[in-house]
Amino acid sequence: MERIRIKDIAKLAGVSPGTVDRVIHNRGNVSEGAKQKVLGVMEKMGYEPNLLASTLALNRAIRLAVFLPDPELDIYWRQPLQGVEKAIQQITHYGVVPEFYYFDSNSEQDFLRKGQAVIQSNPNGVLLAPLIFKQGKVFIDRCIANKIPIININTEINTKGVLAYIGQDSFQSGVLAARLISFNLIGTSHVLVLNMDNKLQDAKHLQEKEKGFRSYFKLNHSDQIHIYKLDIEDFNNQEYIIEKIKSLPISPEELSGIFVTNSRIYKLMDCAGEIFKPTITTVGFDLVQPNIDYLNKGKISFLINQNSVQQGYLGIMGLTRHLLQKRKLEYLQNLPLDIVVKENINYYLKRAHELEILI
Amino acid sequence: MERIRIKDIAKLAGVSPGTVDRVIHNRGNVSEGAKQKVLGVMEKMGYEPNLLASTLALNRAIRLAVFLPDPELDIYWRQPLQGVEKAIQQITHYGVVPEFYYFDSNSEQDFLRKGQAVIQSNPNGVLLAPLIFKQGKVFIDRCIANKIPIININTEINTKGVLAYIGQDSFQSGVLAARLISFNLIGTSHVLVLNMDNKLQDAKHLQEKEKGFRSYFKLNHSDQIHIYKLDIEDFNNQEYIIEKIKSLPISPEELSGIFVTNSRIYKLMDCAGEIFKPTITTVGFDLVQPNIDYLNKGKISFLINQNSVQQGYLGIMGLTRHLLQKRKLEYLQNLPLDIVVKENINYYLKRAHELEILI
DNA sequence: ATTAAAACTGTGTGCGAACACAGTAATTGT
DNA sequence: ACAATTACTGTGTTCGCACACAGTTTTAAT
Repeated sequence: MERIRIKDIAKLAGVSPGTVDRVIHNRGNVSEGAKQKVLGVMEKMGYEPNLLASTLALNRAIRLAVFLPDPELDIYWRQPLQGVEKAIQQITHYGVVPEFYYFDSNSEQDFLRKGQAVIQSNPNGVLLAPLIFKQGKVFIDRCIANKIPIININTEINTKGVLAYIGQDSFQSGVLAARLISFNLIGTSHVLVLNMDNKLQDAKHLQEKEKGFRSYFKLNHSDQIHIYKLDIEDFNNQEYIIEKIKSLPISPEELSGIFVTNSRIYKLMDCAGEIFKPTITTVGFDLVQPNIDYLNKGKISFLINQNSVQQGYLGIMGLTRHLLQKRKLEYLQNLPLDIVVKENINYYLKRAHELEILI
Repeated sequence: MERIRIKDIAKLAGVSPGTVDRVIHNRGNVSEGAKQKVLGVMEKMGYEPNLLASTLALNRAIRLAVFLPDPELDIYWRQPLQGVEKAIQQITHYGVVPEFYYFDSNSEQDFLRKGQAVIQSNPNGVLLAPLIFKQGKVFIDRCIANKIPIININTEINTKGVLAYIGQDSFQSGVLAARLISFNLIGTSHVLVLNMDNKLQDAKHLQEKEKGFRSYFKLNHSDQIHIYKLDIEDFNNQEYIIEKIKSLPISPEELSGIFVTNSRIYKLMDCAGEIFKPTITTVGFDLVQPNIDYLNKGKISFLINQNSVQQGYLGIMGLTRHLLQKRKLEYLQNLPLDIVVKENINYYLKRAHELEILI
């Protein structure tokens, strides 16, 4: 069962390869009769273009703008970038070239300015983490107006025209965190939710996590669990963090669990690791280095892996696939919520290999 | 920074493209001087062959033999096959064609006969799950003698010449299982290890899991935990299973945890789901359908995901990469030990999408 | 010194698809 | 009826690489 080529279709339809090509690419200048004959044969024979020959002949570059927060300002963003690098490594064959643009997620100004630069470079596609909702939406709309395909990671802004969102189900990750903490709860217990971010009113996904967390306890141990919540915007101020915790209506030793809704649980451990009871269950997100260290030391009980490396990897792959082939992508691509403990963390850290395998 | 081609190297080295080609493929008939000049230029310019043009020009088929246990006899093997299909789907462009051979893992005869057929077809590579140790070794050696590259999944047989083993760290998965059960242990407790397989003396990886399980408790709650162990070869005989469990020195209600060392925990639940106390922690392996159902019903507490779909996927990708490019593979590729609970299982089931993205 | 063989090197064609361009047929206008 | 458009169709070159084959130089043999 040999693969069918344009040449074969041409022969079967009684036309020249050039005509078949014109039909395939809707380039016009084909009589209705010829067109129908060609389409008929293509359908019957199940023609699949040879991607290799096609990209070779096209001989073009695919420029992808990678528009993410500056990894120098928040180490979290190193991970998606690592995934981007891996993906690029595997598809340079197809002429894919990345162009990196980093923004300061605390400065709308900066975001807009860099966004301007992205659009001006007129890339073939954009990978975006739209952390800043309002300006993010403006940028996305401008991309769509310029027919630049766009994939979002990490944070969802569901606007028509966005190819895909790759990230996690924030609500469900909160549910999972609650379940993990509940292993250790007996009778009346106190648990704390900690949001640590600059602009909490914008951080919709953190709010979702909190909602998920609360909903689990509403369904399961509702009467015995007391949930406290602290919002800390100035998370680099250690004295402030401690002060906030001590201002809770209960003492820190009474807490049975803490849920930090993003990757900054290490900021808490840096200053307040010793003020809780030893058997407390602590849950945070992401395999960034300081978190890994605290997990191995037993100070963090669970980390939920947001698969941020994969987000970058899949984002690039998705864009490439869209540009190279015609198939539609699935809009929502929720990545698994990996439960990481001391006993299985090594395999997640090594997972880079898994990605490296692909062609 | 344009990509450098054979033609460019030829010009820079002052020879013809044909000579460069001969150097690249070690085809001989090149003077030492020319060879050194070409190698020098290649090194300096960092030549990377264009994989697309190369495979297009070669115009050959890569036949990969997929030699696994019959999925009709054990549903577990559907998963690796699913991964194989996904992989093939993505790389038919490169001329990769699978040839499937299934064996009955209870019949050495059958394995040898099918193995004979595999070798006779003289494939370009083999994906193998060497469940039967002795005959597996014989088959592997024969492949190596015929210079057929081979990748093992699921079970490791570490022989020189095998390209890679893709699977899990059995010992560590036992450690993890123990940790999961330990969440629920207070004071003196009884836990059970259950091995359910046909030929337990051959099933080295199940023994490893048990060892890992025991080692955790040796290090952590050694004096308070009593570990019982049952080997059940006739796992389709429900009365036999119940009888065995009732013959333990303690009653089933006293068990705080059960660890089934492979995917057959559903066989236990099918017949003995009701004889344990409601708060028991049960740990098994793999997201096969009956296990998924019991997890959602709350009868199974944790499943450790062996990533068997990935094993098939990565096996095919690894073979292809070896045959298409020259880079060496890493021999040991341990997949993550995913902790799966009711609250995060959906994302693992949907992970097929993750794979589908790639080119 | 001359031929034969061996060692080396360059050119040309094909892989399948994309597109430019040349070429032919049908249609319009005068 | 004949030129001038327009509509359609086929051929040829290119992408980068692999390999066959022809062509050239060097070495060995007589």
